[in-house]
Amino acid sequence: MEHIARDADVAPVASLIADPTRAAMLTALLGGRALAAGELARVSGVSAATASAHLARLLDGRLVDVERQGRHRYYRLAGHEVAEVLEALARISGRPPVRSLRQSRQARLLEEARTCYDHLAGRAGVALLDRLKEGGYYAAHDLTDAGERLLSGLGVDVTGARGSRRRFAPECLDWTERRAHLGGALGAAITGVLLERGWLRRGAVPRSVVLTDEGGRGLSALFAGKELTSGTPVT
Amino acid sequence: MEHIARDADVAPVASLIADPTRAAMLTALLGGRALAAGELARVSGVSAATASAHLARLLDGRLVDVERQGRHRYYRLAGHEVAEVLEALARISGRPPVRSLRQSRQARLLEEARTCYDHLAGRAGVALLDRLKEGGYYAAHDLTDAGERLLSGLGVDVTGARGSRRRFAPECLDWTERRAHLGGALGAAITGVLLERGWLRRGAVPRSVVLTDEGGRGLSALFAGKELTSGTPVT
DNA sequence: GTCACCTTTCGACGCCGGGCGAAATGTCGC
DNA sequence: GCGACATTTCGCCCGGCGTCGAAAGGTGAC
Repeated sequence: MEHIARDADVAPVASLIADPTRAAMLTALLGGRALAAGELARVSGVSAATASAHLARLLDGRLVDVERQGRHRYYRLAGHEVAEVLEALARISGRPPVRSLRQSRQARLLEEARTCYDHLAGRAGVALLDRLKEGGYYAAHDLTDAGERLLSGLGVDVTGARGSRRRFAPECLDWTERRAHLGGALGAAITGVLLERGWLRRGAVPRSVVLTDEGGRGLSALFAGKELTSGTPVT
Repeated sequence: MEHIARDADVAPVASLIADPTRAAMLTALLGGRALAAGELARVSGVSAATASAHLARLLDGRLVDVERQGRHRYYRLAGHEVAEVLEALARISGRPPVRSLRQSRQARLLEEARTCYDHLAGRAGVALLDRLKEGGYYAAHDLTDAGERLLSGLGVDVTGARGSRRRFAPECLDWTERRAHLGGALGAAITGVLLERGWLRRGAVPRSVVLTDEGGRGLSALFAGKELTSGTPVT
């Protein structure tokens, strides 16, 4: 995130992102799910022909990967480095243009819980980070020893995440809540475990996830257990 | 680096970077120094008129700041977030087009030591990270307790750097050495202290820095002192 | 005040690239 | 094999933007 490996010329890739249609496609793919060419044409508001041309250019520029499945072609972002470019760009970009009503209806569904590329965001993501902080598991952008034990016990590969090239455990402002939630390699690892365990399930709307009943029980047990030892029970 | 604060419209900013002339200007500014409009026109190979138009757009897009000084106008990147966008883009960009002879002559001067935006790179940056690792001051993308004491004693604000929104202490491949060096908030803080102490001095070529005699003595004393306690002296 | 220099503004030119509809290619279901 | 559907290819139009030279706006040196 901090340094260039060589003095690469940055313009061609930026040019790919610079077109509003392609930017909409890439932003849609930030949810981490692969989308078919037709879906991408719809979300970006262009004809299938136009979308196809754009996707060909994104593919040529190695910003997306494609997977053929029958008569569909599913496109996904070509790795988290690409997602990080988009996120870095978003961080210095102004507020978005007005959104359609359909989109704002879907937005409400995303408030409760959603993923951003590959980690948990939304109200659930904010709550998770709050619990980690309250319980003394997380401080100063890092896990405490207690936090490391807690998550390792849950099945999260903490040391693997720490060795990743990505930021380990950054806090980021949430889209809807205006509060911090957990991202980075650790956020992704946690989300992966929650999905594996069935504590979290992907929803119908792209990027949305729901906390299952089992997940609710599991998480409150997890944090309640610790809260007993630290003295301040929380429901 | 990991998450978008809101679903910002990323295309306009990308569009600013997408033009080769503006990209050359921004890349030149990655050295961290402010450059005059005329210099930027020269490094990007366009007329003063064209450069002026580009700089006006970059200014309008908040990618650069300007400082008037007499009849010159010095432009600089508008914060490290902008640098991080460029670096993230460079990471997924292909290799650069062939460079001019003049540039490759200057490149040799940069091999020994240089800064990348605000932290130490080049051979000296690689050597610094090597020493930190050998001495047990740095491991797994983080300072050890010993490293924290060592750098705090030198005057580096380690806790301040850890609280920063930037990655704390990422390793990155170096441009010339193909080896890792230290970046991020910690890399910047260290470089700042070295410059304050006069151990490092900015050179004539933009982005280049030289290790002063005093700096050479200071650093070897710093690491030699530790090496005595850890058992393996290094000259 | 006058000259020299750096920078910006103005006006005009050229071209690249995104847009679409229609037709071609490919794949599934029967 | 045939029709329905998803996707790509082709041909064409059009707007926006990067480019420059010339001239104007400011600033420092003397």
